[in-house]
Parts: sequence; structure tokens; C-alpha cells
Amino acid sequence: MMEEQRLPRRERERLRQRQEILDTALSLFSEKGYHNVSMQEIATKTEFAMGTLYRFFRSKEELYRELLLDQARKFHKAVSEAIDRGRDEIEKLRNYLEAKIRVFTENVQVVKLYLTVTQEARFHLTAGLDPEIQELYKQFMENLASVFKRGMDKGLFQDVADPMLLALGLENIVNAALLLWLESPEERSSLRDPDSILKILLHGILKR
Amino acid sequence: MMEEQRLPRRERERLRQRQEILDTALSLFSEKGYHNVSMQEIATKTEFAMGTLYRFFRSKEELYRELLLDQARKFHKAVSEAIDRGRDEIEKLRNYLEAKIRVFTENVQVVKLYLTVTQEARFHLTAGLDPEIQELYKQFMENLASVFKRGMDKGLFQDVADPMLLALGLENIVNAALLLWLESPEERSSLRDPDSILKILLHGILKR
DNA sequence: AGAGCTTTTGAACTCTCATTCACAGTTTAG
DNA sequence: CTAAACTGTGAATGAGAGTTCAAAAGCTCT
Repeated sequence: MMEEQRLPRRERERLRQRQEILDTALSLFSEKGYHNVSMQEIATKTEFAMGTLYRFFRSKEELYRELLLDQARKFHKAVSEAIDRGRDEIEKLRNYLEAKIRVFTENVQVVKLYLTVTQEARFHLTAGLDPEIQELYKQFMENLASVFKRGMDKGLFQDVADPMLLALGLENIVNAALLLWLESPEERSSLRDPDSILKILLHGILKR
Repeated sequence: MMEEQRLPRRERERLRQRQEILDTALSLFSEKGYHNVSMQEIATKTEFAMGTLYRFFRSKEELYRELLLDQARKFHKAVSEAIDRGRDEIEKLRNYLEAKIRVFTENVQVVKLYLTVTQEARFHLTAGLDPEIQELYKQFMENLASVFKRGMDKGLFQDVADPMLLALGLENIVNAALLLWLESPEERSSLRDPDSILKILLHGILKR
């Protein structure tokens, strides 16, 4: 924010407009999907002319890519910091859950984009998708997997499965919870309390 | 098969051709995604003319829909039967895992289609997607959730979370494992043994 | 105030497809 | 055998959407 004030007025204005376009595009893409949103539509809703959009982004695809990149960076930062902040493996997992749930519930639009994108990314179907996003996601998953690995090495966790499988599993359980919450935001309370998800993973569901 | 022989030769021929188109379309769609496959491409690869395709399917979208429906029915049947076959809740879960893993590893192409579709379906983003598929998926998830519910009622499982969350969680963990397997089919052995996934869910990963 | 620069505009251009249809070839029925 | 019905063809059609660009509007600095 302070840095922004340092930029010349022109430049600041430009960034503000750029952000406005990105925000509108996010809202449209997350609602209707990439292919069902036209540049014309984005132009109309931002009250810019088509040509103007092309002064900010070389193509529709680049606009989309930048959008994803912005959001991916934001998410990656929040969640990675949360993991690092934990002092033992259980606390790390707990922080991760808390951060992910917080970031997502605060920004529902991104949830849809995020889930579709990570899904796509895993298929390598997005031939043209920004490698930087793939890299961010990979880093994050390795970080999460290493928490499990360390927990096993320390003797805290059982050596039941590939740490990466556990990381993917946890990631996907949270996604499942987020999806439930999306369907009926009011009633499901699974998200109020990250511990209920963590408990499943740590203790299992079998009665002793 | 026997029924097929009863149909007039014309009709049989027609069905064979229809299936040929569907097979080719499956291979193209799962490789490149719906929007990146043109009718021309399908026509060329099936060695039919474009017009001919339209004698079998009213539109590109209908072709896609029929394709999904076919596969969804196949999957639904296999997995539901597997669940019903189990005699207690744990056996039901085990059968489900086994069936899902088997069906999917035997038909990699469908994996990609299946996962993207269910993902989409959960978002209600596919306004035009066949309601029959949504219904199948819903039925199946309720069936799976009811296994957890019954297990809780019996006192076999702890009442840790919404049964539907557990169902979604399990579903997603398997998907995660399938994705790992997709990336490197040879090395990952998590799929040889459904028990390793089940063990995580039942006992958790914490050392006692 | 006005010359020279930058920014904005949106109609026109281009390209990609899904879809159609008039024609030709093939099968069936009387 | 032949007329009618059905099937297959692929070039033509038209709609939709991304991209361009020449002209208009706005800005800056002397």
C-alpha cells in the first residue's frame, strides 16, 4: 500500500483499472466458466471498450492466466505461512486447515476457480496453463507432504501410506467439506471447527 | 448380447456405428476436453462425414451427454452392486474401494472424464448437463453416506462427523490416489491394496 | 492556447466451428 | 425391376467471438 503511493499518478491509475478488470473477470469466470464469458461481456461490465482491455492484456487467455496467478499467489502465501507457523506437525496441520478454510470462506468466488483449476492442473490437460501456478501448487503439496513425512520420522504418525497420498487426501477432504458448505452455507458447521476434520485423519472413525 | 442378435441387421449395424462414434469421441474428449474437439475432428477420425454424425446425434452437446450417461451408468452399476454385496459396513466400504479402483484402472480414459464431470456437477455450473447423471451421482453418494450412518447407529463407527462429509471425504481420497496413480502408473502401489486407504479412514494416522 | 503525445473507442475484420441441405448412392418392398 | 425410402456426403452457411486499428478524445508541457 505504501509502495503504491510512491508510483506516479498515471501508473497508480493504471493498476487500479487493471485490478478492476481482474475483479470483474473473476466474478464472470467463476460464475459461468472461461468459455462462456466473452470479451464483449467483460468490456460491457467494466464499462471499457474492447480495445482497452487489450491494452492491459495481450489476449483473453492472458487475462485469465493473470487472474489465476494472482489468486494462486494469494492462496499459496496464506497457507504456506500458516504451515510454517506451527511448532509441531499436528499444529502445522491444524494451522493449514484453519488458513485454508478462512481464506476460502472469505472469498467464495475463488473457491470455484481454485477447485476447477487444481483439478485441471493435475491432469496436465491445461497445456497452456501458466507453469508458475503448477510450480506453486507443487511446492505447496510437497510442503504439506513433508509435514507428514517428518511426523512419521519422529514416530508421531504411523507409516501407513505415501506422505504425498496423505497430503492429497487431506487436501481433498477439506475440498469436500468446502463443497458441502458451498451447497448450504448456513447449516453445515464442519467448517467452524477445523478439529473435526483433523480428528478423522488422526484417529480414524472406528470405535475402539 | 443375445438381445442384440434379435434386432434386424439394419438396427444392429446402426448401433455398432453409434458405439464406434461414442468410443472415438470418448478418446478425443478425454484427451483434449470438450471445447478443443471439433465435430470435423470426430468425423475424420471415425471416417464418417459430418452430416452422418448428425444422423446419430442431434448436436455436439447431445453426443457428449450420451457419452457421459453411458459411462456414468456403467460406473454406478458396478460400484452400487459392490456396496450392496458387503455384509457389514466395513466390508461394504472395502468392496466399494475395490470396485472403484478396478473399474477405473481398467479404463483410464474415463477417469479424466469422470473426475471433471463430478467436479462440475457439484458446482451446478453445468446448467445443461443431464439431470439423470446428477441423479445417479446423488443416489450413489447417499448410498455411501448411509453406510457410514448405519455404522454409527450400530456403534461400529464413532459419530465424528456428518456421514455425507465422510462419504465425500472417502470419495475424494480415492480420487487423490487415482490421480497419483495416473501420474506414474508403475511406481505407486497404493492401488494394489484398497486396505491401505481404508486403514487411514478407520484407524487414523496417529501412533497410539 | 495548441502542438504533440497517450489513451480510449467500437465498428470492422478474421477465423473457427456447429449445423444444414441438396445431391448421390444404397437398400427395401411391391 | 423399379419406385420409394433411407443413408451418407461434404461444401456452403451463418453465427459467435477474439483481435485489430484508424479515428476521436483526453492529457501534458511549453
